[in-house]
Amino acid sequence: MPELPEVETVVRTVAPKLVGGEIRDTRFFSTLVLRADASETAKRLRGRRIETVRRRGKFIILELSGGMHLAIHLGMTGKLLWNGTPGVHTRAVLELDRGTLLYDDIRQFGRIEVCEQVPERVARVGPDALLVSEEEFTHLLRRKRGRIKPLLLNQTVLGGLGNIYVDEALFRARVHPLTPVTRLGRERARRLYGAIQEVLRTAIDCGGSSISDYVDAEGRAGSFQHHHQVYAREGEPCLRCGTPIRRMVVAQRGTHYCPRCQRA
DNA sequence: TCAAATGTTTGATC
DNA sequence: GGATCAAACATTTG
Repeated sequence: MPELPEVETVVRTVAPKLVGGEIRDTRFFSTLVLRADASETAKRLRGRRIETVRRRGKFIILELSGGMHLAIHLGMTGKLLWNGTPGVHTRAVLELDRGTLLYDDIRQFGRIEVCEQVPERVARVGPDALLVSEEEFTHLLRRKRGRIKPLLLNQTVLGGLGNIYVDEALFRARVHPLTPVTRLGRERARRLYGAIQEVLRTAIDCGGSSISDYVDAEGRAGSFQHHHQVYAREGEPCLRCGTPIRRMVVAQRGTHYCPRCQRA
C-alpha cells in the first residue's frame, strides 16, 4: 500500500484523531512487527500523551509526552485504522482515552518502534521528496552515480518515493528507468523534479493509490490508481503515443515504461 | 505450482 | 566507499 502519498493521507486522517489523546493501554498480537519486546514497548507507551503526528519519508512519527517517539513503517501491507474492527491481521492495538487505533498488516513487513530519540533508521532518511527544492534535488543527483530508478527508490537519497510513483514520475518526465544519473543533464533533471512534484501532489489530492486494499485511517480508498499511466499497464497503449507499455525488472522491482517516450 | 505484489535489510561481490 | 544483486522476511492472489 504505502508510498509517500498513501502515508501522507494516513497521517492527515489519523492526526486529528490522535493529537492530544492519551495512550491508556496497548495490545500486541505479533512480535514480528515490533523491534523491541512487547512488554517493554507497552511500558514505554502507557500513559503517554500524543503531542504531534508527522511523516518523514514513509515513516509515521508520533511524538509523545516525555520525549518518547513512536515510529511506524507500514511496509507493504500495513494499515492504521481509527476505531476499526479487529481482525485476523490486526497486529497491534493502541487504546486511547478517545478511541482505538489498530495496526493491521497482512504480510508483516511493517515495523513499530518506540524509543527516546528519533530512531537512527528514520534519521537516515534523505530529504523528503515532497519538500525538497529543485536546487537541492539537482544538486543531490550531481553527487550520485548509478541508474536513476534504483537511486530514486533509495530512501537515504530521497525520502518517500516507492515503486509506483517512481515509474509514474519517470514516464511523465520521459526518462528511461535505466538512465545513468550522470547522463541526465540539467534539462531532464529539472523535468524529473517537476514530474515528481506533480505526481505526488495529484496523488495526495486523490487520497493515494488503492491498488490492492489500501485505505486511509477511516477506511476510505484512494483514487490515484485511475491516473496511473504506466504502472500495471503492461501491454496497454501508452496514453501519449500508443506504443504498448513494457515491463522489465529493475532493482528487483517490476518496472513499467513506454519504450518510445522513454528512450534509453 | 509458480509468479508477483505499494518495502527494507543484510550479505556477497565487483 | 559505493554500486549491484540476490535472498530473506510473510501472506495473499491470480
